[in-house]
Amino acid sequence: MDVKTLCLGMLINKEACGYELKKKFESLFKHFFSAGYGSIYPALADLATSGLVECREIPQTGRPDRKVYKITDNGRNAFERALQTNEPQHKLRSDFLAVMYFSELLDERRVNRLLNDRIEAFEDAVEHISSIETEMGINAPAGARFVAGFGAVIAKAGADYIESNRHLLTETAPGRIDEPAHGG
Amino acid sequence: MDVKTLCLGMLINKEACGYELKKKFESLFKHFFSAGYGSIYPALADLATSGLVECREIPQTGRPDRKVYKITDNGRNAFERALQTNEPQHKLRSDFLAVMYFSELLDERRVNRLLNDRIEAFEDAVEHISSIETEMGINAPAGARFVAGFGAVIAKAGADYIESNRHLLTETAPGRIDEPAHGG
DNA sequence: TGCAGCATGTAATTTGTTACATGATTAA
DNA sequence: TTAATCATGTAACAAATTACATGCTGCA
Repeated sequence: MDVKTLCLGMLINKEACGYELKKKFESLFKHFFSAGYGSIYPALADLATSGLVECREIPQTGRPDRKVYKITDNGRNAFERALQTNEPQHKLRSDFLAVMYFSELLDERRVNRLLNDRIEAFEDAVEHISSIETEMGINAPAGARFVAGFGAVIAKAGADYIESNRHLLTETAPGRIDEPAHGG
Repeated sequence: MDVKTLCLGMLINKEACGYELKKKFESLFKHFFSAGYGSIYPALADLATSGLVECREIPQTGRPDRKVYKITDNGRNAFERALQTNEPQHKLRSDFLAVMYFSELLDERRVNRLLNDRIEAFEDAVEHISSIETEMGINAPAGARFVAGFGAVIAKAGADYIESNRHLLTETAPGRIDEPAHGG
């Protein structure tokens, strides 16, 4: 699923401008999708050219006109066709794991720092997701709750795994890695 | 971490040809990294041009000469520098979750099929990883065991989550989706 | 005084995928 | 006879990232 298709989908329930779509990506989809303005704006322009969305310009003062995009019937059909893919992909790309694979080439303090940072990132993700779940409320669409829950569970599992298995990568206890060891 | 850097890393302990590196990616890194010949061969050629690896051609009969690449001291240094990245990224890209977000636009049988397929993919991943863990043996490098374990845990967590939360997306019980319902 | 938020875009670059091109050997 | 394994590569294409370009408002 490319940025163009996902933008189209985001417009199913509510019209929006590119800036708003970016915010929405960052809140709802942060843990499994990302897109910058450099891909969103061209995507919306393309969708408009193909007639899958319509654009209305709202004059602003002191900043560029706000371009509000609304999905068309053609757009709705195109999006539903796009959802028909079988075995939609689900891929992890992790430089973190790649680095850990070679952890024997790193010094222990560095390994510990990377592990701590990754745990923190996972914990931040859990928190971020729980805050958007709160915002959504209990009456949010099932799909939204399902994907949020998935993200939370996976992030939690990742953090737990690192805590339970970091001993595989370091000989000494983790402890306060930024302070000098009191033993020497 | 790009394909070039990871190829370099794979050559740290053992020289290999492009074909072998691809196999290695597919077994050890399958769950967090992928690369096709279309990126591996050019990557190795680049590394050789930069002097980070050396190439030795072994004549073959009935097939192209085997090009065996060996890392140089420059290569080793370059790779260790590459490992110094702080907060190496760890990103999920999931069309599966994107589709599920919009599950209300799909019919229930399709949703069930997608969920089943994803569970199966996760279970396959768990099995694949457990088979490479067996191959590696207990004396494998810590990093290798750590990343394999991570993959297994995350795949397991994904499958479990779907099983426990699929009811959010479908009103009726999952059951045998490929057979006609006996109730009509 | 400076930064975050709002609001749009283009162009260069990077990176990787897919299709194409070749072809012997071996096991089912 | 059909598919998988071994073994290399190029070229076209797709997609997204990053840097560049602009500029007001409001808060601390």
